[in-house]
Amino acid sequence: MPPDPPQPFEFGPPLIGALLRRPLEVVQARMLARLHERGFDDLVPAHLVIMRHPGAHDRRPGEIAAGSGQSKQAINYLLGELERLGYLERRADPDDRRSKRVYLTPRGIEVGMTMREAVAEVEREWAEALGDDDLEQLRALLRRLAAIVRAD
Amino acid sequence: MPPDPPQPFEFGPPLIGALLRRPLEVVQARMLARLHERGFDDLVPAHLVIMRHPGAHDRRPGEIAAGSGQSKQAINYLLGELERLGYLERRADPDDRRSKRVYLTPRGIEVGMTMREAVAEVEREWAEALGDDDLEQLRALLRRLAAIVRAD
DNA sequence: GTCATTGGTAAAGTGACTTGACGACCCTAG
DNA sequence: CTAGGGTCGTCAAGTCACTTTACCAATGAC
Repeated sequence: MPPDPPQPFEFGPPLIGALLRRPLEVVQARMLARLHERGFDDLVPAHLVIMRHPGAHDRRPGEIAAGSGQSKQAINYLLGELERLGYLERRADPDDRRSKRVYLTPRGIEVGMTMREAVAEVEREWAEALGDDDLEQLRALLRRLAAIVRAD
Repeated sequence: MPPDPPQPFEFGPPLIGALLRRPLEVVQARMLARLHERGFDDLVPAHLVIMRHPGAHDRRPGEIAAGSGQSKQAINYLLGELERLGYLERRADPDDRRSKRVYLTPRGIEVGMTMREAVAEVEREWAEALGDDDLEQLRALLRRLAAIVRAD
């Protein structure tokens, strides 16, 4: 039942969902770009789920799954790839013999640091455009929001 | 070359990437939940790329692709699904016979409005927790950021 | 001891993509 | 006008990041 002539429809101004989305995409694109240009060019966006903040180091696969909203199997698949690529290892957990723990290799740690550098770089650019004080204000508000949202 | 004992590694505090990510996930989860409970339960996260702000209405597939960072083929696949599900239609573009234009059906428009309601709902909750003024401050900063980032 | 629960994982299937190719159409140069 | 390079959407085939199902081993409550 197509409108004919088509009925007009406009979203209004962007709400907070759209406002959060674009900057995040910029950050993520920059992370991947820096990784690739520093030689970590076998990493794809899906891998960032594991490597990004707060990181997989010294955590159990199930914890990573719960924290990322993906299934244990999905995380396990990604961990397998990253292990094969030499970014991390899974070792037996001494405290629970069912379980394992993930440890980043030195190369994996480099990835984590590169990602933080990429984000810091974007932050500096934004600080330049917004002003240092306003960026700090933004960060402070987002930190408070993170605390609120953690409850979900 | 696993560290043994494993060398410690900690990300520091969350940078702006992580800070933006969580709230956005909350918004997106809420959108999908509201859609499903209002009967739009054939929509999956991938469809939101088309339905979300600024929407596909009266736009060409190629524009949507460019605006979303996905290939024309990927968008075309999603448009095909959404058309089959009755959320939109593709019609010939009178100005360019190579091209088409996407029009939301009334059902598709309902989806758009439901998504906006879901985001507005989250905004209200955050306003309650942060205070109206601080949420408005956050929105204002994000709007300025959106303008900066649009250049990319 | 038993038994439901919680750890990780293997295997098969799916679907949201990518890559490559295509015909239709537009648009400018000559 | 017409030749040809670029752009439009789309078809087809392949890939891979997942989901679903199922499992076994270890744990912990009783």
